[in-house]
Amino acid sequence: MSDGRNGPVTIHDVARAAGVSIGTVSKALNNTGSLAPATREKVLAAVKALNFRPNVLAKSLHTGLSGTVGLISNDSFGRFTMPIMEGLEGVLSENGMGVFMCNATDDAEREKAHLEQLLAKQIDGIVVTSRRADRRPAVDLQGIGLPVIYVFSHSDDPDDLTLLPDDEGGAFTAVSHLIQSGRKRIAHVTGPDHFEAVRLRQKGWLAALAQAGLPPGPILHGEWSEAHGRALTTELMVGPFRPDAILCGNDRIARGAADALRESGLRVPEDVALVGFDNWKVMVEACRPPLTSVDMNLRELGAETGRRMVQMIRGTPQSGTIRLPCSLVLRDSA
Amino acid sequence: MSDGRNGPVTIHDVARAAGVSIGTVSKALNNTGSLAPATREKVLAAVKALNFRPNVLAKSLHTGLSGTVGLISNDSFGRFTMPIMEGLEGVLSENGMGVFMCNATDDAEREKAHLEQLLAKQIDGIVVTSRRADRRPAVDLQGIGLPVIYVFSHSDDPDDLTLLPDDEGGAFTAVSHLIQSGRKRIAHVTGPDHFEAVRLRQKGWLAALAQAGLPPGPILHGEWSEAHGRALTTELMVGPFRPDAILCGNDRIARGAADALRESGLRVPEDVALVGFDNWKVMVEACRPPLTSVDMNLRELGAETGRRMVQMIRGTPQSGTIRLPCSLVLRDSA
DNA sequence: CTAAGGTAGGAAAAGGTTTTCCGATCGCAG
DNA sequence: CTGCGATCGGAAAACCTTTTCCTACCTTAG
Repeated sequence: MSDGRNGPVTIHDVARAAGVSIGTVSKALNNTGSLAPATREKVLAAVKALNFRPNVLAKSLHTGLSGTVGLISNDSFGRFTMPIMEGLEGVLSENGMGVFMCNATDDAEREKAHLEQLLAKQIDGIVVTSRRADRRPAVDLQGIGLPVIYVFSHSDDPDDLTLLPDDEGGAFTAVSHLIQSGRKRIAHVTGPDHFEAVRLRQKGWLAALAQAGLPPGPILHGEWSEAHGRALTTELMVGPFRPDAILCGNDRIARGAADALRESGLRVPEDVALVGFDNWKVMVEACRPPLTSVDMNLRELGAETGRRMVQMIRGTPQSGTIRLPCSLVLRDSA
Repeated sequence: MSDGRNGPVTIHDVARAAGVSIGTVSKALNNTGSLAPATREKVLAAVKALNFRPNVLAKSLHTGLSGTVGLISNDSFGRFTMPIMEGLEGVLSENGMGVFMCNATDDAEREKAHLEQLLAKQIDGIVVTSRRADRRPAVDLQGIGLPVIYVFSHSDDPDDLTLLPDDEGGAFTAVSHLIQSGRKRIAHVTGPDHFEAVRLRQKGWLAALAQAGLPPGPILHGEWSEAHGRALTTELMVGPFRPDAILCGNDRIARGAADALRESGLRVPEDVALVGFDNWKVMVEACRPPLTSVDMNLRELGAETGRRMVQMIRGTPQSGTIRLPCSLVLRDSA
């Protein structure tokens, strides 16, 4: 239903159709200035008839704001980035803004190239996300004052804003739940301890035990895989400490643990209770029994990132490290 | 290292610094027109000194091309969308273009809103992706001639360009491999047959069997889950047809099958060989034994989408349905 | 030495929108 | 009936870049 001729319909076409000037059309569209109701309606009718859509580029050129945020992922759009993106995109699109995707894959060269592209595209802000092994150098903005948020990723500059799940709190909640349901001997099987998250979850585990006056069980580190979950759990069960519950560093380890326990004749949760971490749907549901797990609420983390980004773009600077709560999702394993 | 004052540095600042006109700066930057080498260098030096970055918005306003493609996902950035995005983004960013992410979640209302936003942002093309249960109505472009590609998703308009993995060929390859390794009684445990992919994979399975003169085994449909993989496999094994191999509709079903077989005392692959579909890393690796699986090469599918999108934007129209080959990744289960 | 041709670089328009500023018209009051 | 004020709407600049066209200068050849 475009007019069918000579390319895109512009504000000039609308002005001509409505018999007014382009300034008037602009005012009618944006509800600015003072216009007679009749004029406004006349313009809006023409807008509708011509199916006019204001060119955002032209507007951006004028306002200096493009309504676009760049998302630089170092996770190759992996499992953790997805829900974050989803939350972020949801909030931003509600505010009429969009998200530009870039995949840097931990390659500093690529990241720099993407950054150049984003800056040239006049983005209003940058969100950096990653696999979160450790703190990363701050993005080099070359002195351009642009809002940046690190989410599920940690800048080494304390003046930056960083958003993370509360790993420690999540582990604390999980272990407290185990204690409340009567468990007294709680071990921890988890990932490599060069992950900050691993150290924090360990801290939460210890804190909950200490609060209840229970002795800390053993902690075993391995890779984030089911195979290691099985192996470490088997190792744990033949040791002197006979756990009646295991806090697992992630769902894959937990699932490996569940398999190992079942195959060695132990029942979950009767003999040993199990809590995972990530609440990854396919894992927790496929686990036998379905796995109780800590959800990092990544979607909400992304949404919060979006809200704060909007605020920053509107002029409220923010900094510091903020941790958002995790929640425990109960199923059958604990 | 921006000049520190009065906002972003523009082409005017560069012109002033180099002592030339803005037109000359533009020519130096784009290698157009005729300029004395000395002048060109003088300008480039000023560009560097001021850290000037041309405003893409202004350029786009002039050329009518924004260098941006919109990606509308109905998969909530799910597991299948990710690698496609990755391939797409890789190719486009090599061509200096960017990807705008939109999550429509199969909500026609949201999709329309996103489409409006994208059109207003003057995108040069649209990529639509989804969970691919069935053909979907073509995106309503309201007569605006804009390149559209449906990938892992199927438009109901044959004049649109649709890119899909060759499900039939993938299944054919998998079954042929089973036959070549001596299997003669090959069953098929798969997902709900309202998926086009399910019907196509079934076709490939039958074709490979027919080519080898083998009788078709039973086909069992269920949900795409491990639990159904286990249940259907158990059901299959107590039936009259004693399969020595199973083609599974996806990796989750295959993993369920592997568990069911192992737990009923059968060995994989010695007694029953297993092939999955999707080659989903966490599944195939966690499977015991590691799963041989058909890879849909989604990353390459995304890359091809990017290449064709670039061609379309440059003026070469394309249409029809194109299926890209799958490949069989051998591990221990077959 | 003069004229012609070629080349370097500048001026200005175009691209679509917002916004400011100003003029004109209408109505009402004196 | 005249004048003032308020309100409506138009003209034009600004945002930043590209590109076309043109001028001026230099070189070379006659």
